[in-house]
Amino acid sequence: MKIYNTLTNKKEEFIPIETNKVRMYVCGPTVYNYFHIGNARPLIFFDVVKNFFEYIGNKVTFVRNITDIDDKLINRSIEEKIPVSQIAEKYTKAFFDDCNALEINPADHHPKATEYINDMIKLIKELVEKKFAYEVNGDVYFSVSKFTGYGKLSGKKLEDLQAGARVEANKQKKHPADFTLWKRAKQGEPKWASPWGKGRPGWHTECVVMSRKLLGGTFDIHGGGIDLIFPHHENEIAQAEASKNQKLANYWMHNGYLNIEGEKMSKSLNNFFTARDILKKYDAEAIRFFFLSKHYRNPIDFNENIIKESSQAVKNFYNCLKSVDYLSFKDEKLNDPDNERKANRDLFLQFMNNDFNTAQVIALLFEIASVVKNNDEPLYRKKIYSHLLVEFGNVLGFFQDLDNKLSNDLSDISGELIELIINIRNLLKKEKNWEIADAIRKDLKEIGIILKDTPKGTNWSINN
RNA sequence: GGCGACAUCGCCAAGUGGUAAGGCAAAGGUCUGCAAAAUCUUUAUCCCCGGUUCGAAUCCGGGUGUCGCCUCCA
Repeated sequence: MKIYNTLTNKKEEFIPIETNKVRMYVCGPTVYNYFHIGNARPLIFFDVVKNFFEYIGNKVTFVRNITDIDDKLINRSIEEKIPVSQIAEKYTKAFFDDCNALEINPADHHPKATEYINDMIKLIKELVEKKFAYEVNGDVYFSVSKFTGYGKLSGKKLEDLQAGARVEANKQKKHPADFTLWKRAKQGEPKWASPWGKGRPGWHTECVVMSRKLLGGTFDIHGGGIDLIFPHHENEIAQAEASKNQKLANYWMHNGYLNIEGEKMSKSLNNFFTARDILKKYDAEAIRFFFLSKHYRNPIDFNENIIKESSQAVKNFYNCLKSVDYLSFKDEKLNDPDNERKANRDLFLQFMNNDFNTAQVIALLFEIASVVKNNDEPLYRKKIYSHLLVEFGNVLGFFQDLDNKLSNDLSDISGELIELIINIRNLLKKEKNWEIADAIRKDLKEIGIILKDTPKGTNWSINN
């Protein structure tokens, strides 16, 4: 398969370090606030990456860190007037709750920065000893000019950085691009003892330490948002290679940005949406569809209209599965005389193997669905295609709760009551008593139950 | 100032040299007591100009426009 590698700026054949094993690390949240709809993109995308690697037979080890110590948490703690540790706890829980609501599966490990302080100190010490870092008044900085490979991920040159740097107030630094490894604690801030006095580690160090600890010296994939390329990932590479002279990761994957109606999302523009808020109006699969219908590296524009369209598109998949009564043959073993399963799987693999072209897969899903919907198709074929729809959909993270979504989730007795009403209404229809029949349909609609008269009989569903 | 990305039907979006996937919306047909649903059908020559080629949305050059990074940020 091919993956676009930011490090080389091209699509490369993906070869894992160990056959059939994939080790990946994706930068997780800084838990100082609810995460926003833009944060959902890497969460959903790398969820799909993991599913796909497993689908093609790999054992995946997936790490997503939690940054639970950082300036932003400290600021938040002052705002909310509760200790930093409680801020971290509160928003870590919110993070997992929201992920769950978005039907994003947990990673295998969720290391917290504060649990790796000692290892970080060890790394910083090593860097200082090797002269890649220097201490000034209890702060420790990484010296970018000592590391010859600096800029190789982002394609930046040190001279250019200097030229374009906005006012850099910190006169302690030898070079404006030098970044903080250890920060001296101010009064009242959380602190840990270190050879340079009490303080806390900088953000860029934690990912190096935790990824190596959990995944080994060099691992396969390091991912995150495109904005992390510089400086975060650049700085990770610098620390890793300066300390061990060994690549941190072989493939660097970055997802594109999310804009709101063409503009960057920001609090000052008042176009800031938390995932939590969006989920109140639209369901997880609509959001997932929205993201996956565009290639992950391109920027994506968010607005309500698009989510509504996505929502409709997902609904059509469900209608399609309902129309064939999917649950009734879900586990059936089917003959496939024309080997259509293989043909479609080949297509699916071809699209996914091409740097995760989920947009193309979604088109395939619709083509498969059109076979399922077509009443001229023989039943066995409709069944095979239904299975394929669910199989591929699952890899993209759709249809995770089919049993519930496809059955009308009312208690048995309520369901029977509705059937009873439908039967009475059908008698009225037989007598051409349209007035009362329509009134029943209208009244049921008002309490959220939709009746549809089809040639095969009357169907009902719950309107959400 | 430096670096980079993108520009395809009303909207969203694939396609990276061989003659424009798919979704949403819209229109028309079928079905139907009506409604809804379902289903069928229809709709683009790819921002502009020039070049390479038998052949370009796809490659090259020059414009124009939009956006991002260079500061915490997915």
